[in-house]
Amino acid sequence: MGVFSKTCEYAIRSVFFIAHRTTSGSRVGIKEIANGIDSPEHFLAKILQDLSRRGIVQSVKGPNGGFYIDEIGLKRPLSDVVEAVDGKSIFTGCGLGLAYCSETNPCPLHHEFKAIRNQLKNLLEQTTIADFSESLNLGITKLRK
Amino acid sequence: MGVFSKTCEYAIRSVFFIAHRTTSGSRVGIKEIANGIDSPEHFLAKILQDLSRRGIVQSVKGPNGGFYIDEIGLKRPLSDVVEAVDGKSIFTGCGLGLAYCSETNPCPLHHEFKAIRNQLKNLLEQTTIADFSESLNLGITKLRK
DNA sequence: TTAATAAAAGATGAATAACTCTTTTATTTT
DNA sequence: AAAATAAAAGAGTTATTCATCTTTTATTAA
Repeated sequence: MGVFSKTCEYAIRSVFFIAHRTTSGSRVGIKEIANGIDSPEHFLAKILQDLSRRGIVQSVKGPNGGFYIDEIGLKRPLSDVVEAVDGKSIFTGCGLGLAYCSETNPCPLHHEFKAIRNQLKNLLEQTTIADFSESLNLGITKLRK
Repeated sequence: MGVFSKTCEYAIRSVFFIAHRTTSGSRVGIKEIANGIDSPEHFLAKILQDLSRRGIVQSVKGPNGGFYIDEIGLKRPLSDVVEAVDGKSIFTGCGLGLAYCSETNPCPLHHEFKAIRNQLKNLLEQTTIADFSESLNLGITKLRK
């Protein structure tokens, strides 16, 4: 079991891929994205439809159509993508699944978990999609299996 | 989606509960545990059967029977419980679900994730079941909703 | 304005995780 | 030895996540 759901993993990978592949005006098709990040095509289509509805990515139909990310989108933190797919419980939920765990009624792992979760939160909030796209341009990191 | 699976959450909570409720020689029944940690009884029974087979907890059948944790078990790190249920991929797997992500072929989040995951690993490896049981004795932390 | 392209939308299917119920086996007490 | 107790084991069911397939709608180019 990963930190993110499978759906969210595909979402993040596809967003990185789109940001990396498209420059102003250009778009990339679902087939190419699915192949590029090694994900099931039709499943990814569903995910991108959703991200499109939420304004995280943009799309146009028809010939030369496909997905791209606008200027505003590139400056968005990665946390926006994660929240859109998995919700924000990942940043706030109790590590032991206790609904009423809180500062005043903490579970045995509350304080320790809080520190770790905050680190994850900061990482995802402080790094934009564009930041990662740059590191991909440098060839340091890869997206495919 | 939490850090741990639901199964693992119940496992951790039940282990804390058993450690807290039992002193040398005494045992606690499945009904009482399920009620104490707010979990489905029969589902928890399955989980504890498994933990028992793996030696994480001990059990005896019949009247005055139930579950307990022996001296060795109390000194076990919490990571043993997590590993028994969710496996160790939680400590090592790629955050983006890439099978071949590694130090030499890192995904865009590899290094950042490594730091966070190591913190989680350290927390679970360095704290024993007994440690948590103590904090429960002090009434600082709670297990039920 | 017709044909081709590519995403959107809808419906369905498979796999896994979560949960329930019933029967069996071991242990203890009477 | 018999009855009661409590976990072990086995066989389901339900819900959720993951994935596929088909049809529709929007856009472009010939």
